[in-house]
Amino acid sequence: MPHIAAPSIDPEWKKGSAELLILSLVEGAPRHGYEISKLIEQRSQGALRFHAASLYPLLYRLEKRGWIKGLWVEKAGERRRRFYRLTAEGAKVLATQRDGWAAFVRAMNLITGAEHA
Amino acid sequence: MPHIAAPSIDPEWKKGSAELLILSLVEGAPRHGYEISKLIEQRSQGALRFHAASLYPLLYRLEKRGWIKGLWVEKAGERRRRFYRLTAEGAKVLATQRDGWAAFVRAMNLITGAEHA
DNA sequence: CCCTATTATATAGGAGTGCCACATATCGCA
DNA sequence: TGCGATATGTGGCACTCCTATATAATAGGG
Repeated sequence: MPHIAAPSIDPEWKKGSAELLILSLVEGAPRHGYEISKLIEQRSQGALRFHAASLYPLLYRLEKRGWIKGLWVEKAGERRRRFYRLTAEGAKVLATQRDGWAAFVRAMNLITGAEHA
Repeated sequence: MPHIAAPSIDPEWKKGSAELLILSLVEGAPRHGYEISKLIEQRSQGALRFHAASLYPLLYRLEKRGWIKGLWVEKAGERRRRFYRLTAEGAKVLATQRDGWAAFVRAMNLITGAEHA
C-alpha cells in the first residue's frame, strides 16, 4: 500500500479562516468549543486543525461582536460546556463571508491557476 | 446600469497568499515588483491588491530563500528596475504550494460549503 | 488506588504577515 | 512648475494563530 503524502497547508493560509469555519459549524446546531475543534479536524479529513488556544479566544471575540451567543450547560457529574449558536446578525455576516471567500478563491485561481496568455 | 457591490475580501485571508501569487507570476517571465503589483490587481479584476510596502519586503524574503533571483536592469534615462525570475528550487516550492492551496480550498469547502448531514 | 488518556475550558507570550505613513527618484504632460 | 504615473525602499503597528502551561472532571488500565 503506497503512502501518499498529504499536501501540507501553509499555516499562514489559515489566517482569518477560523472565523468562517466556526460560523459555518454553529449554523445548523448549537455547538461547544471542543466539539467545533473536533468537527473541523474530522470534516476536513485531518487537513485542517485549530488549537484550543486559538479557538476559545476567537469564540469570545465572535460573541463580543454579537455574531454568536454562548450558553453554559451543566449536567450533573459532567464538566460544564458552553454551547454557541448563530445569532441573526451572525447569519448575515456568515452569508457575506461566504461570498467574500468565494470571490477570494476565484481571484486566486485567476492568477495562480495557470500562466495563461 | 446597476451597481453590483463586489464581495469584500477579508484582509486576513490574504495572509500568506502573496507568496503563491508572486511565485505564480514570475513563473512565465521575469517581472519586477511594480509590474507584479499591477498584474495581481488586473488579473484578479481588482479583487486582490497588494501594497508596495508588502511586496518589496516579500520579494527580498523569497530571494533570500533562493526561490527567486533578482537582477537589476538599468536603461538610459529610466528608473532602475529589479527583475525577478523563478529558480529551480522556486519551481519546486511553487508546485508544492499549488497542491497545498488546492487541499486547503477543498478542506474549507467541506466545512463551509453547507451544513450537509 | 494511582497513572494516563480524553474531554473541556482558559491565558500569557511570541512569531509571522500585511498595512499605513513616509521617503526617494525619474518621466511625461500641461 | 506642478502633478500623476512609474518604481523602489523602510519603520512601526495591528491582527491572527501557535507554543506552552494550567485547571478540572471522568473513564479505564495496571
